[in-house]
Amino acid sequence: MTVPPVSRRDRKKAATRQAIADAALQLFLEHGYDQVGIRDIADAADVSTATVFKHFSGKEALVFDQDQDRESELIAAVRERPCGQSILDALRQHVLDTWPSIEAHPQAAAFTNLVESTPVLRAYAERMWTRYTDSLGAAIADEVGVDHDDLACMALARFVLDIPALARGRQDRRAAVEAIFDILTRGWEPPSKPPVP
Amino acid sequence: MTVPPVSRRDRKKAATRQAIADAALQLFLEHGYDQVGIRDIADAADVSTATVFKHFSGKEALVFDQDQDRESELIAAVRERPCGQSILDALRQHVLDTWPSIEAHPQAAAFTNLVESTPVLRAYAERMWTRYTDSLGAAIADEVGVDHDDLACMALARFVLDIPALARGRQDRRAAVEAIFDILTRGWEPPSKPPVP
DNA sequence: GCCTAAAAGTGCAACGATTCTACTTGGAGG
DNA sequence: CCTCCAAGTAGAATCGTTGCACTTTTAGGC
Repeated sequence: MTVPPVSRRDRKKAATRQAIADAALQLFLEHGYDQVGIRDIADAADVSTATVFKHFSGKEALVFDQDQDRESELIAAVRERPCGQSILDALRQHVLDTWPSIEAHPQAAAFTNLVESTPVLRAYAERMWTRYTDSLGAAIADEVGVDHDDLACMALARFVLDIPALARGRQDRRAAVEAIFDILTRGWEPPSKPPVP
Repeated sequence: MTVPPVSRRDRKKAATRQAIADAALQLFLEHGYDQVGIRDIADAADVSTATVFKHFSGKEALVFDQDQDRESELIAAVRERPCGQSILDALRQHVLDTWPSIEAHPQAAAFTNLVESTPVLRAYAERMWTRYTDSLGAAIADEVGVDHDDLACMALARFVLDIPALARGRQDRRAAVEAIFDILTRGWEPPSKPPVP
């Protein structure tokens, strides 16, 4: 995926970054996000607090170390979809294939739990997704052949990126994802009332 | 709209709150959000910093003093829509009537500019909107007669609340709002390419 | 009218995240 | 081998935010 760093210098830099991220994640999982200070992390990784901020933009970013891969995958799903497939179907397919399986991974359960139970992290995660709106929207626009900032394409991107937040906590995530894509495909209509006994 | 406070105590409390909000807004507009500290605001309002936080949950909240009225209006628009009108139409109507006119107000221009040009405030504003998802979704669900956490209703609420973020910066906001509601009503389809000369 | 408990406000110290400054170090490349 | 730059460091400073112990105000029962 990402090419390994070339020079020794770059390797060391990457190693430091990794050490920090690892230390942070372990401490967070063990004691909770709010209970761990930047100093604790710096000490555990054996660096100074200043170094932590040289590598990460802030405390929250320590938790979401490599989640930008998801963005590229999303865009690739649109760009390299099998020919004849609609953009909406490609997105539906990709979301169904990728997102629930990630959450199902047992190791990820603790991580997910950490994020869900920490308001600051939930907020950060949401912003992270919506920050992808521009690039996903541009990719869609490209495929369709319109301006990069086309409103309809931006809207679709935004709505698709809302899905994780909407599907969160549902018993059947796949069904939820399908239902939302149905809305996006055919338009919204009042859901049918449950039968009255 | 909001009933005036009854007791002297409540009146004084409201006055203090207002003094703080006013001082904050003026200073922010004058010097920029990041250039003004909580202590500056407290001094200008002639209160202690602790008092500021007794009235507002944080620095960002000082900027969005009374924006929760918008939430109630939104929900009222759904609940008290003329009979026979669909929920989607009621929302479209309300958004068209309310939101662009607010932004058009000349005094609001500086305010809008302040928010747009300060990343922290943009992020906060977005969170604020999406925080209404639950209540708006519940209102819609009520009208339709399904569970309060019905997925389709939540999704619609969320999408509608995305509109300000999507329409931001468009030349013709009304058209943008219409276009987005068309997507929500009839489903998304690839926008037509502009004619090639 | 008087008393009292609760609410509102105060002043200040403390805490944690983040940033700044001046300084050291180690590897890359001539 | 030498030099330069990026990476790292220590430590102080800033700023939002909270906690604490204390004073003032006032609503409401006596």
